[in-house]
Amino acid sequence: MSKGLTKRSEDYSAWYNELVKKADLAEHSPIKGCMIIKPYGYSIWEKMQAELDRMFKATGHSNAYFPIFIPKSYLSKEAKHVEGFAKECAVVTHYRLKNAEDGSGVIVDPDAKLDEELIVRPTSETVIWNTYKSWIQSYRDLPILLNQWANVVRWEMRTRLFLRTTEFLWQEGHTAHATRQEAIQETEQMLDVYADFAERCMALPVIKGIKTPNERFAGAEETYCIEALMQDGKALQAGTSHFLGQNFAQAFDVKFATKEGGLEYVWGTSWGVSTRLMGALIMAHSDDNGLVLPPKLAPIQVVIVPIYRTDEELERVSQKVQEIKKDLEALNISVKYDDRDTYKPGFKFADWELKGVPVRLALGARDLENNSIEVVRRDIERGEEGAKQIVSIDEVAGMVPALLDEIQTNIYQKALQYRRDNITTANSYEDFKRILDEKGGFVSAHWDGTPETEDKIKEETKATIRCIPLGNELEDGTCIYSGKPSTQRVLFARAY
RNA sequence: CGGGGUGUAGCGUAGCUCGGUUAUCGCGCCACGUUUGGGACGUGGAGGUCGCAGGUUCGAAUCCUGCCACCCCGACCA
Repeated sequence: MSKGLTKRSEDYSAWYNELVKKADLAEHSPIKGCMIIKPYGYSIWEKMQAELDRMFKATGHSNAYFPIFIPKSYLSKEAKHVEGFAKECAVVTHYRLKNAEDGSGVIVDPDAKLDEELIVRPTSETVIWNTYKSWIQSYRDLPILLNQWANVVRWEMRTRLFLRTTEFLWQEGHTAHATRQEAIQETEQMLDVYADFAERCMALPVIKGIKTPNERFAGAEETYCIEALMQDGKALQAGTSHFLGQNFAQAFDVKFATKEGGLEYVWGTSWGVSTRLMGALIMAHSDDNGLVLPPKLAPIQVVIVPIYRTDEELERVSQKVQEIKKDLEALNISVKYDDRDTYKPGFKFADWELKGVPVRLALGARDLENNSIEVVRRDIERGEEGAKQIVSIDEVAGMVPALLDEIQTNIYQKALQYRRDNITTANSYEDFKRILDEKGGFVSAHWDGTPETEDKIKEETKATIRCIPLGNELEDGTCIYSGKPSTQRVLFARAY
């Protein structure tokens, strides 16, 4: 491992790529656009999964699993859906290989062509609604509240580790309801779940909003989203929740008998977050020394580094460390004792800093004499006031839970302050462009509500409407681009 | 798919214009010793189809042709 990261101020994108690799989160695979998620990175994802899964269950959902392959004909049943995804689908055409006649290796066996080609799922609405058709006959079969943890494939042209990969991991919730109202409530409820998760666990402040028709999910009637702001001033869509209306029910002919004896189409929702959240987590908090993880998602919350010269000293230090470790574990804190004798303390400090461990304890022979221990918090940058403190060994375990809470709160507050400072109001197209170029972040501006204006602005500035914030205040104004009347401001940004 | 760029050890690179013995350097790796409170040092060592395939030549990392891969910029996107 080479020393140091590119500084964020020098090249943000290089900083991100280096950090992902050096912190052992993920690396490129031999397949273009696909990634290998390494154990340390995957364990963060597992912590996200565990909490989200708990929250889904707490809101009445169950997990299920649907196939990775979707018959080609299914995808085309919902017109907008196929239009949205057709351009990025991987297709399975054959089911067998054979040795080439000329001995040059294996080739696709032309005799093994599939009658109907299969799509590798880019999302599962179609196969799931096809199934719901057989599961739903009566209002008594509703609602159906399912989630699945899965991988999906979207053949993107340009990829970046975690942020946009050809294959990615996610969860997709798919629910079916008897009424429009209930489906909308579900959509909004899951958006709240996502926002709560982002803010409480990831320490990532998000704006809840509604997408414009241009940015809406292919096949949805309304797309809700949570939008976050990264440290380079670009926005990132962190999660989406879709009100599908009756679109998929109509496409797959899913009807139910009402209590009153009528026959109606079922109302649907779908919602998802992906490994992209890893990208958000990295870009929201980390600094030039490496990853900064919120304690609630850190695979290792406390690392202990021993400092010693002789085996005898190591023995004495280790004994004390084991006691502290036991005390911390009794408080449900995950602790790593880094007693590798192949690295020096300085290296370990830098290494765990790079990996974002929230709290580091260092214990040496000198400490044993003074009954003291060094406590270092990762959320305050190395060398700055408050990053390091010396406390009594007897008190250290007891103070860690509060310290972890404080770190969690602190990084959330820092991110929140940054976002507050980077939502800027623009009242003219000139201001709008200047803010985007000089400052970045969200720009709050009036828009005439037409896709044409949105497209033009995107074309000229690369900024898109991230969302119309929920609970947005109505305010009369004029569109910054067309000068036509507008009733509210929307949030624009350049985005990932 | 358009425009630009790069392929040399695990990683980062020098050499290429103007062909010439054993392909340079740093990091990392291995061994031994000294070290250990912020990324240790010394000595020794291992590691290469110079992206691939042809061609020119006594001789190719270097020149020529073709191909491939990756990166950046655009069109597309969770």
